Amino acid sequence: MKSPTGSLTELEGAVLVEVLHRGMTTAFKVRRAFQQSMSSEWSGSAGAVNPAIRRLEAAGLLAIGAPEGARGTRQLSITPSGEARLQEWSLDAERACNIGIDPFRIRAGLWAMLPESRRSALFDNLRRTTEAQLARLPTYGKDRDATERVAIGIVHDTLIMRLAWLDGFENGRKA
Amino acid sequence: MKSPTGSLTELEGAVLVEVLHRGMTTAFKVRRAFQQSMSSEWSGSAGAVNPAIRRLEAAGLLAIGAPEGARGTRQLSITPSGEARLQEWSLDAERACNIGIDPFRIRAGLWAMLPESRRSALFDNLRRTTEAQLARLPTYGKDRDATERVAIGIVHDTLIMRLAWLDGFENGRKA
DNA sequence: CCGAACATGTAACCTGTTACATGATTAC
DNA sequence: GTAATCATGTAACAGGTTACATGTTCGG
Repeated sequence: MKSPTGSLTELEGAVLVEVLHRGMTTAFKVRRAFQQSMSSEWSGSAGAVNPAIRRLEAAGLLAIGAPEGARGTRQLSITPSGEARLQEWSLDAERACNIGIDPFRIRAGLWAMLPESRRSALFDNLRRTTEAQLARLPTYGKDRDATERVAIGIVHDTLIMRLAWLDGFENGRKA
Repeated sequence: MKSPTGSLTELEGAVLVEVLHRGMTTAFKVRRAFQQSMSSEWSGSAGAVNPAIRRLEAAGLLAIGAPEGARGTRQLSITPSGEARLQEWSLDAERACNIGIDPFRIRAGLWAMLPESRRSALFDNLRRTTEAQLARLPTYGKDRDATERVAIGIVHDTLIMRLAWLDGFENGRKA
């Protein structure tokens, strides 16, 4: 269990964002936020989030309150040092501009090799799946504040881009 | 070292794509392709690629030739079974439509909280970084064939989307 | 001849996943 | 009361990273 003396992992950053954002939360709520997140980047498993929280505490970036109530709930809050580190993390343009792991893109080359009939069936399927995700967005963003909706907006843009790509491909753009 | 009886990991899929695509390659070339890839998804480290290749061979999806020449180069080729598995992997709409880990999106919420002056400085920086990536694309795609350029096209679209988002944000769209 | 690129491989480590164990509270 | 939700935690595992170790070939 190394304390994050180097730069924060994406999960650690996301945890700090969540805590900063909520002001006060619990480990459970952070996990649930990841579980319910539109993107299935992380499972929000206790086995990932709890160790990450302990690492952040060990590095002095997160304060963990004493267990309260019968459930032993522990309040999390970000420390000034944590805020500073988070900002530094967020301002790293090199990292922020990385093209992440995109399952859609990785597979797209293979789709292009499919015979027309199979491809158009698949593309219909992909369109339906994407539109279902789009339809979920308003509900999902409902009780989030403006800051969180910024990220949701990018998810929205990404889904729209995928739909446009699917349409554009079939209209022979391809290049 | 489990053989991939379950579904392929993204890396395993990407390795098979690379081998299918090149017809014949070596582990070294696969690694280099990942290292040079526009997206820094994977480091292309020997410690990841070699075990993945062995897993794929153990599962009968990849054939590894005997060491040839003084360098002991081993030719890789995809088996019919591997092609079938790869297709199955690529047609999984649920997985393909996942919103991946996007460092840009994860940070965007924080950027929105920055004071105007700091934000506009950062956004300039992000624009420059993104435009530099865009500028690299033609060179990068030069000696790739049409199929590979499909994925490059999506990288292109993603970068354009980010630029549009940066501009749109500063023009007060924000929602 | 030396350094860069080609080529493979292993060991130690970090981090995330699944799957479980435990218990309290709330809603029906 | 019992099922769902809240709340925390650990153990075993899988997969990727860094960092090495080893040797070949080619260009200057």
